Amino acid sequence: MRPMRHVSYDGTKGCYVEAALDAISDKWKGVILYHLLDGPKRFNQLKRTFPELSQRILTRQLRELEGDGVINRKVYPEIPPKVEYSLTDLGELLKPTLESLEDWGLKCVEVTKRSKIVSEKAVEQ
Amino acid sequence: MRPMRHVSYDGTKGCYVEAALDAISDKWKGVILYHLLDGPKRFNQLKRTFPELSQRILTRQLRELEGDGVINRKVYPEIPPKVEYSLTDLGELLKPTLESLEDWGLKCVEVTKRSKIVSEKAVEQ
DNA sequence: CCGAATCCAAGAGGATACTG
DNA sequence: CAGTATCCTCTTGGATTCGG
Repeated sequence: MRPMRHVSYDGTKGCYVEAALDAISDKWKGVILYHLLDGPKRFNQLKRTFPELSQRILTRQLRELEGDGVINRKVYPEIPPKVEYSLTDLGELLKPTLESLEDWGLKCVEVTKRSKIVSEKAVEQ
Repeated sequence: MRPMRHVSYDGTKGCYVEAALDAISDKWKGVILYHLLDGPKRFNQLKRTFPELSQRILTRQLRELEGDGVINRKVYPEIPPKVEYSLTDLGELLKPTLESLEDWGLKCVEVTKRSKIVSEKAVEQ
């Protein structure tokens, strides 16, 4: 399990920002959550969505999200097995936050791209 | 420099969420940014704010944020040296996002705390 | 005061193979 | 189908020391 970064979140300024990032900022968690906003997804469905993501890591990220109360893991006792992941209430509350991150991420990419073009032009001269 | 996690952010669903998290999700960046919302801060001011944060790491996080166009680094040619960090326009745009993260972080901590109490009560019985 | 340089430990992510 | 189990690499964060 991912270690707690601090003993507790004590109300210090900005510490809840940290708590939030702790829960959602691992390499794949953001995108996983984003995809779950659509509705529940099966394990293999997620796996196919991110071909570069190994099965082991996907499992771990999902378990951590479950441990943080952000997603639910529902096992259907069938053969072959079926496991469905969905957002908890807490997870649903993330929607506006994720959208806000998405908006800003877009701007961020645009700015980076622009400055890259500028520096390339500078090289040309 | 922190490696790009993907070759490019190509508009794939949720990828801008990832771009945003890439830029702000390192261990201390969230809180650093949060503190800069107040206004510019000197290096040592930030250092004192986070006593557990080593100088080396603080420097690196600040440089990465600068590289991503989120903060400005202004050096005053004085003795002793003075360096001030402030948000760029892009950084200022983060404000609602950080507040959203903070809101959700608070809820997250509450939920975790509650479930911890519940499980402790279960142990008592 | 604001770093850079060096060295270190831990862990996160990943490739691959196996299983109920 | 949905995972474990190993093993490996590379990145991160951190302590410490030195420098302009």
